[in-house]
Amino acid sequence: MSTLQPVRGTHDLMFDDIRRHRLVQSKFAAIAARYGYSEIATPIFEATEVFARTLGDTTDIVTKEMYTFDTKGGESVTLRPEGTAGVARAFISEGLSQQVPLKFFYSGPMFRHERPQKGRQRQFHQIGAELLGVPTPQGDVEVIALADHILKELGIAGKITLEMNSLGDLESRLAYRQVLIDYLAGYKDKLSADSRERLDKNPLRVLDSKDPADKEIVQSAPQFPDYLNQASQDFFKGVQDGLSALSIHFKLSPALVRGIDYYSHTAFEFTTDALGAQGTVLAGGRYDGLIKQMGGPQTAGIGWAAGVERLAMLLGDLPPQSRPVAVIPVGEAEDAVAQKLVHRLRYNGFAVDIGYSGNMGKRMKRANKVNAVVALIIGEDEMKNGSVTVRQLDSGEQSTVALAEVEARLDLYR
RNA sequence: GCGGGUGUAGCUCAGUUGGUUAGAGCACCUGGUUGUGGUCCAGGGGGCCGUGGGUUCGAGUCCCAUCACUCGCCCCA
Repeated sequence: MSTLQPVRGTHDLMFDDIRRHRLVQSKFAAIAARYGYSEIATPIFEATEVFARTLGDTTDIVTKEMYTFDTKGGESVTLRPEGTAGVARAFISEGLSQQVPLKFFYSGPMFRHERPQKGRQRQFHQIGAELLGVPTPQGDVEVIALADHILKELGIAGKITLEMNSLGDLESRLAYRQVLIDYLAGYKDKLSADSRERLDKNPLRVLDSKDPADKEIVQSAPQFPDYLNQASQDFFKGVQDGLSALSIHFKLSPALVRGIDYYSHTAFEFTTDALGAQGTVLAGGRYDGLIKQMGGPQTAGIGWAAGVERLAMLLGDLPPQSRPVAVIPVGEAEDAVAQKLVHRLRYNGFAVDIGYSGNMGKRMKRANKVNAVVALIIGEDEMKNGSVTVRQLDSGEQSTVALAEVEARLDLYR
């Protein structure tokens, strides 16, 4: 065991792990394209204020989870803890307000300084989608449909439930917030220590406390849906009707709230019970106030992000990898011809493996190990005839083929 | 930041109430096979027993600390 380890909460991605990540990313890119979303790659670090101002001063992400550094020039920069703020910043920086509606998708690493556990790392990866400039429920419906689609495409939708809630517009949210604070204040002594703190920082969070005593108190608390004003109710109904029309099933969760301040109206989470404590696989919501809050023009927005590690853990077996062709020179005399053949086949579209050393037995062993479908054997006899021996590695059948006709013979494996 | 569990070979793990040269399977290397892989047989290389300290005649084993991993809390994707 080596003492050189990756930094806590970071991991090397290789072999099947990275194939799972790539599978998630490539399927997502393909589906997102069908919905008209184009890719955006914002910087992995931003000026600290991009996150600090937008996520809210009291959220855990800002108060204790950001990787923040001072540059040599004395600026404070932060490794991005999530994707939306960067996209919103780009929207403002690039002056995109004249081009709405805009649809972006992204994928890449995010960084949060949390205690690692199952499905949670300090460097992790997200895929996400953002729809800017669509203030109506159609936007919510499309964005959720995209999320639902990618989960289905990955074959994991059966393990996942969509939960939804409305946080209402600002007016509704402030009204409910006050009613909730008043109610909870009456139970202050009975609330858990965590929840007493939440009461000050983010009272809505008390609603989904896991503490049993808290749960009891919350049970008879005023319900968020009762405090939505007419406009907010209509909006939420529009989203629900739109999803129902597409046969996208969802569950209403009045306790579902958001840790990040810029959300309004629709909040949703796709969750699973297959991942232990980290059940949220994909989550998002509407953030109509964000861009204005960052100094841009009033612009509606809705989006989501999903944890690639979490999605990858739910994936079933990977599709089989394509099998290479192995070229095997019997001795040194055949090496040059073999190398030329390898090069030629690669240019003609075949995946080709050749061992770097060893006798024929070793090279056959290697061909087997890389799961080659056929071995092309070149020895003294083949050199004389200008041919190669083609051995099917599964059946052991072999035949002789003219060197010039190898591609035609192998066409099946290209 | 707080709690629980686990650290022995590249990997998965065994290792008796503390007792001599620390084991297995898989993987790897060599040979059986100098033009034929997978299966089989024989052999081989690999260990600061996470790290530091302590108890003891003697520690992989007991105690303390520390680090790492892991599960959970908080929070979140």
